[in-house]
Amino acid sequence: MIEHSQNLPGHFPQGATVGVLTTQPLDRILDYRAPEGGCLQGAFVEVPLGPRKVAGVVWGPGQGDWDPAKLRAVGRVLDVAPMRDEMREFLTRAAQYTMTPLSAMLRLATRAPGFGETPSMRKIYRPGPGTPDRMTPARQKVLAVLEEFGGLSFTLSELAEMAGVGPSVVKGLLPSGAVLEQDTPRDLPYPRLDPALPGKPLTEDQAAASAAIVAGIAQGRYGTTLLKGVTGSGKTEVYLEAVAECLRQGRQALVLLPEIALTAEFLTRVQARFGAPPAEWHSGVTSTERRRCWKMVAEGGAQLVVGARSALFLPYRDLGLVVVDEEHDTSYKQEDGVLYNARDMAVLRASLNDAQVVLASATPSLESWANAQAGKYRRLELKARFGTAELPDMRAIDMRDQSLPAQRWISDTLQSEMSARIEAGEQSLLFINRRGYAPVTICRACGHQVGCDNCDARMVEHRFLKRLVCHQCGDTRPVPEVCPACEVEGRLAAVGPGVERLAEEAAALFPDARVATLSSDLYGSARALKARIEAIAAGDADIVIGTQMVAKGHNFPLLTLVGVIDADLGLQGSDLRAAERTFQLVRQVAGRAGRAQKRGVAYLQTYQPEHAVIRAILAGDDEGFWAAEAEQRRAAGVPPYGRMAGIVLSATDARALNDLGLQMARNSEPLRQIGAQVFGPAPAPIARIKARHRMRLLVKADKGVPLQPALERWLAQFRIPATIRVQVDIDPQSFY
DNA sequence: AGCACGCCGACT
DNA sequence: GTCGGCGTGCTC
Repeated sequence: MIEHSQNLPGHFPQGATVGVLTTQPLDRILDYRAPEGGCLQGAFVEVPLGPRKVAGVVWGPGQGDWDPAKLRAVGRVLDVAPMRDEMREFLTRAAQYTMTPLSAMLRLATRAPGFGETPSMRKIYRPGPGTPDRMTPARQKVLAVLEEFGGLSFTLSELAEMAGVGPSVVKGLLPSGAVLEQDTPRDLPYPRLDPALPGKPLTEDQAAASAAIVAGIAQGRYGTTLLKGVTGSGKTEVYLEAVAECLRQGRQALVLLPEIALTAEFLTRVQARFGAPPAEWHSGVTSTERRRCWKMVAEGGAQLVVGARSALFLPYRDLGLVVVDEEHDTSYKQEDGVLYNARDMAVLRASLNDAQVVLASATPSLESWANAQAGKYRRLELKARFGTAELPDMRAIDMRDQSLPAQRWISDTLQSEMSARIEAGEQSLLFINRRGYAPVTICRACGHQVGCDNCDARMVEHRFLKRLVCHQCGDTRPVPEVCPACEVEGRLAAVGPGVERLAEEAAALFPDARVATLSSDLYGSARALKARIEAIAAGDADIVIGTQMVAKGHNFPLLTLVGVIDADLGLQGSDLRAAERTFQLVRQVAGRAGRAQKRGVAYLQTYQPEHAVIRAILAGDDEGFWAAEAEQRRAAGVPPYGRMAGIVLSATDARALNDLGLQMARNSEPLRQIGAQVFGPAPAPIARIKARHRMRLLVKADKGVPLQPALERWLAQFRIPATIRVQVDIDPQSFY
């Protein structure tokens, strides 16, 4: 009864027991019977589970440890290409590394609504050879539109609207054959990109850098390149040449960007270089378009994807290159159903696909810098800035010498520099990494600081919204008149600066200047924000006040002065990455200045100008900074020279939480066996989120020890009640 | 994740 | 007496 076709490797004949991984959070593979016609390993299927039907993937042969009488059959095989072996391997390895259930990884990989449905058809209309029996003005208009856009076809509503007629006019042209109606699949391939179109002329070191990466792609092997270059040095041009080579090889490429706001500009660059825009994948893409993207990536109808970190989990047919732009950006490590670092997962995925990785940054993460030092990554550096502009002058303003009155944050030095810029018709940027108006609201009567009821965080006043906002849980409330603690009226005061307050100060100092505030929460949509940024870049402001987001790759050609209001933010505290963060941020903001012809100046307002980080920035000494920082981390045995994991326990019951935390700390034998230490339990950095208490334990181990298996054994010892949630964070970004 | 089962307070 | 709270457990 076994037929030839069923002898293919990876094919399970009808009735065979197969293991199916579902998207349900079961953390275990379930046995089913292969359906009529059998199924392939990796096939996307729909299986019955209890009273429901759920999506899953045929992961391999069944375990056979389930009562055969209770086995149910796979419902149907979905109409998509089976998951490739390397994708299953990627999900498995990523699940092991991040210590998340495989089903959660599968959910990441199937985030396209209706991906398994048979593609529905839609009707399109195009010009035909016939002539209408009778010509009317309305019919004339329809035919004129079709003639004007000869090669294109339209949906009924598109065509009717463009011709300015009703849909019935178009329908009326069908019988004569003047207009043809055709069925086409809804999910169409993306327009072909042409790598043969000429790119921008490259400078000598751009050409050298791109040649090295192109050679790696031509070999079709795995390799990671750290592409370091200051803002404006042409990193994008360089990696677009790598994309071009990848396309020539007939393989797919992926470009990851840390922020949706950056995609629009990138789309334009791709269009200019390859003659058509790439496929887009991020949270702002419609569900129809997501499905199209998912399917076309699987079928090869998408050559280049630009997107957010979750684009790593698309079903590429043949991925040859992954670019991680702004690789140091902390938003690559996030909770997304699964807590993973997209930069690390990009390297894992590429290594399983024999693909190249390009990590691009002006200020690489210490991890990547260390990997390059260790010879694991190739390192390429772009030194010359594109055009004539150079790096800005960087100067410190010693705030101890500036007798600044209370509630003022712009020093006299900075103020006079700003005046000069306004007179010269140039732009100034003030950078402060605090959203809102004031970070703290304090009662001058009793000293109470207004905090969030749900969380542990202080409420931040947003004058623009006329509310207090919790930046942790997003809860808001009106600004109170009366102190919530002592009930005294009218003594609540805003303390400290946020962007909104800085904008107010700037407006007061320069009443005639146009002040623009750029903060992510002031704009309803990414589109509105982008429009504002473009207007500002075109000269529609004299003073720009911004948070972290201005540090993310936007071009302001008229900008010649950057003032960092508080360069010390992040230097204090015990966060091990604080110095690195400050260095990257300040470097990047300073990189805004003087992109065009004029050389810019960056001022850092600081109370500790002698601090190593500030000095390294002022001296422009990147290598000195990284070497010193690396030495400190090595001495402390922390990442990247040691391994860490955070375990966050959360529950509404604080007592049970504390008990479990203590129990876990006391019974750490499996961790001690690999020489790891446990710290805590301590209140988590955010000790309360939405009425859930949070405790954190930290595990520290030597580099190279099998940390995850030891953590598994350790955690398996405890019976964890369903009311307590345990979240493991491998390689936590911040730990204090 | 859903959805059922199951054991304790305020309603017809 | 029952409706319904959501704690616990199961799904091949």
